[in-house]
Amino acid sequence: MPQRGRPRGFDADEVLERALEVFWRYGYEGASVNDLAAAMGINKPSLYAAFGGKEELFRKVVARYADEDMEYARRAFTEPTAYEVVATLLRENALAVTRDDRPAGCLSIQGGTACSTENAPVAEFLAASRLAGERALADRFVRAVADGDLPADADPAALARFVMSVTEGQAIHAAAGVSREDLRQTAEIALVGFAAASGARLPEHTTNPA
Amino acid sequence: MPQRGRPRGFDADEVLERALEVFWRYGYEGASVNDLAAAMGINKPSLYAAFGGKEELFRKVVARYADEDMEYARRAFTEPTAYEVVATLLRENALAVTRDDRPAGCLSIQGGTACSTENAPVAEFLAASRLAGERALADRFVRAVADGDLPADADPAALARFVMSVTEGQAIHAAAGVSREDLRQTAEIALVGFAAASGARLPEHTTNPA
DNA sequence: ATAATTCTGTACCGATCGGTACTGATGCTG
DNA sequence: CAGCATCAGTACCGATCGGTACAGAATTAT
Repeated sequence: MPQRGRPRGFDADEVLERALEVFWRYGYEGASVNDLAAAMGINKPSLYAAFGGKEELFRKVVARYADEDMEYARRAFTEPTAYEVVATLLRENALAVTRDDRPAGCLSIQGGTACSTENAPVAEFLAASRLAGERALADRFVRAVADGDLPADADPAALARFVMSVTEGQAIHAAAGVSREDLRQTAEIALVGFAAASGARLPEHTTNPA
Repeated sequence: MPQRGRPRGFDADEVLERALEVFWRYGYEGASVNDLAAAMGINKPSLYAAFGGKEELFRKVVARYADEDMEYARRAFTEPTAYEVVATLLRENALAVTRDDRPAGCLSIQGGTACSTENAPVAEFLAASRLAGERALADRFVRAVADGDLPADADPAALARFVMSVTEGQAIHAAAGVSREDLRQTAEIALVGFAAASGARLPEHTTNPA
């Protein structure tokens, strides 16, 4: 028996997408439940019935964000060398924080870096998510050391911290209105810096044959 | 006639300092006027009489913050070369965002990167302040090009953007609980990166004479 | 049909938001 | 001392906050 009673009049995924945009633009505390329900095109009781409450809704939104908007990061990790991982990460991040179908910046930061006491768990949750991403990057660098495209004395955690710091700075800049081209420039500078500071093996200059 | 009527029972500078801490820790929207007045040790009507309102209070707090907590940045600008300016800036920033007599991070970011519609001016004001600092750094780099400690083809604006991005990343990291030592590591990596990407003239290795 | 179930929509809850009217207390000036 | 100016403190304002009670509508199961 697949369903009993009146079926809901909206698609949960679709309205989550609307909520994502509102949280992203206004932050967790800056987005009121009324705002959210209005943007989602549903009534508040439907919101509470379907998603549980403001914080639960936000966590579902963040999960969706991680699945979709952060896919580029997981893709970057599959690049063959540390240098290329970082290059992809920084360049794709410059694009991700300046998409014209999304608010500027990234949800993880716009969502809220500081919150009132009662919402402190939200800020902590976001911070923990970012640090988890950083740990994943550090793990990727550990493999890079094993692969030999990072020197044996490289510090994976420190390098990951540096790269993530730059992506966070890009996000802050984007939210301040800095252009995609300017962020791309930051990515290139940081990439040269990463190569120099890490001693990463650079991709071979495939000077066009023939 | 220096003063008429009842003198106020608090020191404006002193209570501003308390307000600074509250805004810093909870963000603009996360700090309620009740919280602020309580932390300042005054009543709400006194707050409004002395400072005008929540937003005006915040702007006065930010001005105080710029005067005191950002003094290290102005000091960094007086270093003789671009490399040393950046070295001081990044290292001092690692300290500034992890002071144990201050909330973690920096007010400019913790204050609010995203706000509800009605408080959007606050986020814009903070973003503009950060970009003004970046412009000042770019100007310092222009002078560095003239001084010859940055190459003639260096891009001052792009380099300044990179450096500020790292400091913002440091602030975000600090707010997430990352340690001072780890941020110092980020500073050193970014500094090596800056030197490599900019072609900055390095300070002479003053190998101890005698 | 009728009961059971689940959603929608209105209308509301107490609490808190930023902000203020007003009464008294406290000072300086004549 | 009288009179005035300013501050402190209580008590309150309308609006909005996150969250919900309840009644009616829509669907499946019997």
